[in-house]
Amino acid sequence: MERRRRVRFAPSPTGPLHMGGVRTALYNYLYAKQAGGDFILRIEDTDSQRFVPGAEAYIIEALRWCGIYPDEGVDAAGNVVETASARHPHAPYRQSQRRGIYRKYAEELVEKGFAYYAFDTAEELTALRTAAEAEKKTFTYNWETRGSLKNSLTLPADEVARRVAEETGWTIRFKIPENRTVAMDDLIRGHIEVNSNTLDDKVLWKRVDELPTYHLANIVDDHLMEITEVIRGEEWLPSLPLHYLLYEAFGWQDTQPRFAHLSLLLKPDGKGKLSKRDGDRLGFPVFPLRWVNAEGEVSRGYREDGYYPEAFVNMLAFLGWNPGTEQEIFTLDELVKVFTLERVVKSGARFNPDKAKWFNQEYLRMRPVEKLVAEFRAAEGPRVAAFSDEYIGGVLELMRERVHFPTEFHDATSFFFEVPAEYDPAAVAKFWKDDIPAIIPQVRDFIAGIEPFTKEHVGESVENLIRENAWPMGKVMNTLRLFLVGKSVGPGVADMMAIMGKDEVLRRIDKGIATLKS
RNA sequence: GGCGCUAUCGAAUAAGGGUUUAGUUCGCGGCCCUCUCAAGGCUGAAAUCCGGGUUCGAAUCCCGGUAGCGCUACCA
Repeated sequence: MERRRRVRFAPSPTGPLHMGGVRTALYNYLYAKQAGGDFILRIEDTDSQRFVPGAEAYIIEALRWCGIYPDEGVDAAGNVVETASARHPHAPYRQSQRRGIYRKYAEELVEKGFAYYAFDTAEELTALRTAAEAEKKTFTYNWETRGSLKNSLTLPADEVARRVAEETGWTIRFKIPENRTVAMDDLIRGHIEVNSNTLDDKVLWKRVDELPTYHLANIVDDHLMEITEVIRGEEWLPSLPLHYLLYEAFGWQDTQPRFAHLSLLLKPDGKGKLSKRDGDRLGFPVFPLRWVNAEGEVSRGYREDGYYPEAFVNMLAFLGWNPGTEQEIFTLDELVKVFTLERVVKSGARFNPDKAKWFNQEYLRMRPVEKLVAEFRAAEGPRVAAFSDEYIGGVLELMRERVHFPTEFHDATSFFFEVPAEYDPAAVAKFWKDDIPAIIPQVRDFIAGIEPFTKEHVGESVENLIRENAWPMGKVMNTLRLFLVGKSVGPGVADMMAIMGKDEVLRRIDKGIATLKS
């Protein structure tokens, strides 16, 4: 029987989740949901040195904002499940709470001869590295050098026993076999082969915090949690041979997960991967949510910048994947239906902020007006409380074509809620001259007689009036806009008049005439 | 330096040996619409990294070079 598909997203709480991390989580989620399987969130906090308070909560909140809810690892409130239960037999999901289970696996490897205790101090190794560097070489702890270093392979048995019994001062390293071709398969990249001689004896158990390294904890947890596919970033590809060898050493090959390595997200310009700095420099968010670090440094977030989570997710899905059709707008559920690892692109994806804005604009346009109104009211508070839903809806409907983000509504629609306090001097100079001061009062009186005051009828009537009198269409219309908006840019004059209503329009025109006369 | 991955318009990508004068979207330019700004319609410029090979035929398969990226920690 085919195993139930189970994938995991396993971030390290060393800071806010980067949008590249969100993409990895998204692809894992899409894969799991399409297969009717489980998406697991596991917190890999085995790096006690780099742990950042709040990072875990940030990760969970970011995923929730995106609509990505783990089947395991987090409860309904967004907390990491800490104890095993019928529903979560694989708990806990935080590696720091699983520390008790890794030691025996590390020791098992030593007993079987696949790993060994190493007693070299960090200082000794650093010295070796700098010495090698001076000769333009790289020091590697491997089959060539381990015979002359301090470890359980070289030291007498009784001394090894004594040192290990002391409980501190040792690490466990994996003994990479000599001259073996490690043959691997990647769901995205295909077949890969590497000679084991190019690998080094990676530390599996750390002395400093008495915790397993990523490599050990990861393999053990993936095995214990019955993970079927590992979808992770490209930065892990170089350690894939080690992971294969680890599964082999444990004898877990039959249930070994399949691997898929995702390419990195690259910065919009220049070279290298997308970093926090690029966002600051080019003016776009790199993180899903706003983040303030310990130094008080603020990193903007997509959420706070006015992106809809649906647009953010849609944009992210298309960074390194495409459905093979020309459809670009997909909801999360639609993505679940069409996503395949086969269509994930192998090369790095350069992030394009313009395209991200475009996606948001598309979602803004599709959004039901009622939602727009409710959200606008929530954001504006008392300033717009006196206006009806119908009025606000009309305003937003008219303005949504001209903005990319709902956050832009505040400035873009202000004149609908407040009478212009001043008129753009450049526009005044351009339009308020020649016959215009004489014409506008006539137009004003004409408008006062228009009935019904609908967009179509108002537009047609005013245009006819101007044509019949052979007045300059542009100047008259722009002057009306100037009185309505305060500026010479904005929506169609008839559109605005219909929304504002006759009384308000006349008030504004009268005010304009009175102001400019003096 | 070593090892690995990757390589199509400015960006994201399509084309799975012939359907290709290499398509689409974003961006950029032009035109139309027009009372301004948008939006929309039409349209233009713009790419297969280089060199070999395989083949009747290569963007596509193979080899080499180059470039970019990643890894090369008791970080993940």
